[in-house]
Amino acid sequence: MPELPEVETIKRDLTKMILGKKITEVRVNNPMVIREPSPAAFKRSLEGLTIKNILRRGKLLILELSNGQALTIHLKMTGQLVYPGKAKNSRVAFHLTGGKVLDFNDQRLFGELRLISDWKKLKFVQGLGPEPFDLTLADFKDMLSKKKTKIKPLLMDQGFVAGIGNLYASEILFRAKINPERPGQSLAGKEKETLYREIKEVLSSAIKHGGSSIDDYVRLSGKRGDYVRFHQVYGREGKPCVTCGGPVKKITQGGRGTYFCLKCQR
DNA sequence: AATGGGACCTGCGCGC
DNA sequence: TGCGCGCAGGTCCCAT
Repeated sequence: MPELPEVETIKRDLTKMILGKKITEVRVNNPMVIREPSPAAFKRSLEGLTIKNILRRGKLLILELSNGQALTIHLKMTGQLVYPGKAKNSRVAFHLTGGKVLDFNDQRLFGELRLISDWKKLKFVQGLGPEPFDLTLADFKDMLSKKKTKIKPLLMDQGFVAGIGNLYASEILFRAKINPERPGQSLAGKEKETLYREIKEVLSSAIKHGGSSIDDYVRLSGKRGDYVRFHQVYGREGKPCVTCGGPVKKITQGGRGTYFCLKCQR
């Protein structure tokens, strides 16, 4: 579910709502989502710690704690954080000072919670490419020139650039008017510049609107993200292209659905 | 290096 | 109404 804009939205909501609070109790309702340490040690170690800092790297949320450790949360496809939560149907419930509960919900159980001493040493983090907002145009051009991979799966490759997923990859390429099947290195200088601009534009606009709620994603408050109304191609197979009126096409790339306009994206 | 497939899970909507 | 299939904002692992 959540890509960079959704995770960033949750990060900002969390910062407002729970930064500085103490975790008074942890209830593990489904131990499957706890990857390390053991669910019992996870619970025991977390109780009593205070949330000192809240960060995001790619699609990963990081809560730095008063003992120097970090709680990392990857929402994968259907993970949600809700505060104040209901502590019902949640996979893990974090009780905080003040009596309210932060719920980690996750229908498909792909989500991953970890309590670790140094989040920067996580294999997943080590493999991440640059944050889109830290990326310079010169570096981006250079990175593209080395890649034969099709541009859409390339944008989704977390080792290339961190944070872009299936939905925003389609939206970004539509706005940049680039065909998703083009090899990365085939883009002209001008196209690379446009793509670079649209990555930042689409992601920042999506953050501004609280992300995209399609099925599961909700903000910390439980409210829906509002960016769906700005979507131009994602999920619009067969519907008219907002630019030319032709039908939006859907193809499969790397097992994921790609939406685009054959006429507008070259 | 690039690409394709399957795996991890649950639940929804669709066609029959 | 019920069943089977395909599909879903992610990532990892293995094969070619």
